[in-house]
Amino acid sequence: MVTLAEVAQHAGVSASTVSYVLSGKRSISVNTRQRVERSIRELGYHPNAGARALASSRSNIIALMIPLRTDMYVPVMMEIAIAVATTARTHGYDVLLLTGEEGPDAVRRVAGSGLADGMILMDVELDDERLPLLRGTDQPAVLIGLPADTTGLTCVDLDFKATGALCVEHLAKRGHHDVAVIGEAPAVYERHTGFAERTLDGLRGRARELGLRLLHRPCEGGYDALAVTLARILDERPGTTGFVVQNESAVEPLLALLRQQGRAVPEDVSVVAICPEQVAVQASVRLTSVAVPAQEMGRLAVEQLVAKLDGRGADEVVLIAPELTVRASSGPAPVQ
Amino acid sequence: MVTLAEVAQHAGVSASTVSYVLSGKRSISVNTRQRVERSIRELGYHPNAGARALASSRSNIIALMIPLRTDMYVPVMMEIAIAVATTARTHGYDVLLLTGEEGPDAVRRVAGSGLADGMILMDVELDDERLPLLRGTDQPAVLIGLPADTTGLTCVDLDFKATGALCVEHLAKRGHHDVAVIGEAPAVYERHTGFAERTLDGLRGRARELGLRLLHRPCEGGYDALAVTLARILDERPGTTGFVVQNESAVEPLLALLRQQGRAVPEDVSVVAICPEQVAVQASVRLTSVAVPAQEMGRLAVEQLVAKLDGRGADEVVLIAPELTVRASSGPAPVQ
DNA sequence: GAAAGCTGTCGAAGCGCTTCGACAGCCTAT
DNA sequence: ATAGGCTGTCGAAGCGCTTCGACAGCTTTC
Repeated sequence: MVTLAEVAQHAGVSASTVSYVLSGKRSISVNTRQRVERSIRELGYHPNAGARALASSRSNIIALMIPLRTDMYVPVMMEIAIAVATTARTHGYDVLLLTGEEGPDAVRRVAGSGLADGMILMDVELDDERLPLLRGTDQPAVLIGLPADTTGLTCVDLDFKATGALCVEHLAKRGHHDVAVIGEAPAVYERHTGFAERTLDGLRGRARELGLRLLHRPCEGGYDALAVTLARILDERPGTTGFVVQNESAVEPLLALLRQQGRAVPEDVSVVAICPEQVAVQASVRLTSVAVPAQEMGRLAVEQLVAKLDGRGADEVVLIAPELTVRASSGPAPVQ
Repeated sequence: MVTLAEVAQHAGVSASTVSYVLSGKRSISVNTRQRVERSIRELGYHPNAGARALASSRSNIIALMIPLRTDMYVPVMMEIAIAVATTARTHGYDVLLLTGEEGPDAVRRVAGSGLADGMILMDVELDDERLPLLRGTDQPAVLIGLPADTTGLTCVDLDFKATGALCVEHLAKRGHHDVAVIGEAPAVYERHTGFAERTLDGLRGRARELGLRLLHRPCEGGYDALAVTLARILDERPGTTGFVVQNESAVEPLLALLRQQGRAVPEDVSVVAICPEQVAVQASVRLTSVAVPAQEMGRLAVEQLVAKLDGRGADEVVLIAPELTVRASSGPAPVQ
């Protein structure tokens, strides 16, 4: 393994000079810099991560805690994770992958050992048990998702409340009065995941304002579960003509069942989905949808965290404004 | 931050003693051990990762390179990644997430900097450009997937060749003569991804032996792409009654289109999928399938790597035997 | 032309841990 | 009784880097 000292010797300078060439923290003459850089190249030098971390108390690593759960749409998680990893690299950080399994202890371990300079938490619950720990250490962190109390925290999320409102508005404009919401699996609500409840807030709030009737039903996803859920909905509210779906694995089953029952989309019923673009576009009927901007969430989270690590930027809640894209699953707006 | 020295002082022993209590590399009297452990707990001590890595030249980190691509089924990747992360933890390792973006340079960087003790590579191509680098450094590594030349490498994978053979056998037993294979996106074949080609080998080989006619068509997935692919297949081979699908995003579209065309599954045509269990079970017709054992692959990869890092275990190709589960999408075996 | 200020470089200390050799104290075998 | 072996502990060296203060040699300023 080539060391700094060897590079220094090869270039005929002191070790500290090489270090300053690398970090750019002091000015170095062009001549010296070039000689050092050449030596680095010729010897194939890579700074030792451990030594660096020890001397500078900076690991240049960001920890990303992803949930273990399989009851939520995995591709979104994956997309966020990949966006986090690639964005982190552009800022000189690597990403350490922590699974929820270890629980809150992971926060303690990572903060205590200096393994990572900061962390990004996904799948935040309204009253997340990791938050007290986070507030306790001065570990810089960014949450993807919104807990109930955001004081002293930096959060990034889609504005799910506005998303809910937007969906209802869209259906209202198209003249629907009875709207059903097919939600995430019951477990998601039971553990009070922020985004699910906030969406519901938005949906209900605007429905009330616009005088729509709203029926919300959690759903496991898959054909069998959806069949049961849909039957119950139509039983209770036979006049339902608008659907909001916030559960990617219920999308295709819903379309299939509606078709099977002779309810044409969008002629008889309209469907609005809250899902990644890809799902909306690849569905059997191209879906009017509010996209979950997974990539942007990952990117923003890293940028907030890096700002904190650089001493810039403060605690802040960053909400991404939802955008609804009209596609084939909802009828044209009636002429005003 | 609490240090080893502080723990030592608190417990009234020397720093090296504390270190030996932690590592267990020398025998320590019960009395001393307990005193030290108590001090550790009371002070809330966590060893500093950087210092440890520097002194021991072991980071206790495994690097996992995942592909950036979105042309393959992401949940499988995610499941592997999670299995890797959780298994790694049980062996005392953390996982560093590298995306393919950085390319082969990532191998150099990680190996050179001592950031990770070893690496796991996913999405291996038959002639992967990372392999020469890997062979060049003595970085311990495990591949998930099989390259063309496996000498000097440790690989873990589902036996895709046997998988292909198994699917053909199943369809042959049910009396099908004309079988169509709906494969991964063309790009997957173009970049010579091992698993896709090996599956094809297995399918073709056994088809030849059993005298079946086989038609293979790559497919992007999604409804539109599948409609085109299916039309071409039925145009070229109208008598096709057996399908093998190796592309999760083509599964549901295929079932929907067959239904729409009045071809009943399994009465008229049989479908066998190569996909994760969950997809097979959640499909609109429960699919006869060979499961892609993502979790087991992740787990095995870590175990192979840890064995290498411990000086146990040698280079080896570990193939997981495929298992075909009969469900509703293929007819009953004819009475012999 | 002396004081003050830059610029570029160096030496040395030290980050927190692991690990090697040393050794005190004790037990066993002769 | 003595040599030889264990066992448990300690001190010190050192892992490869960053960073602080020092300073030599310039240039600028009054």
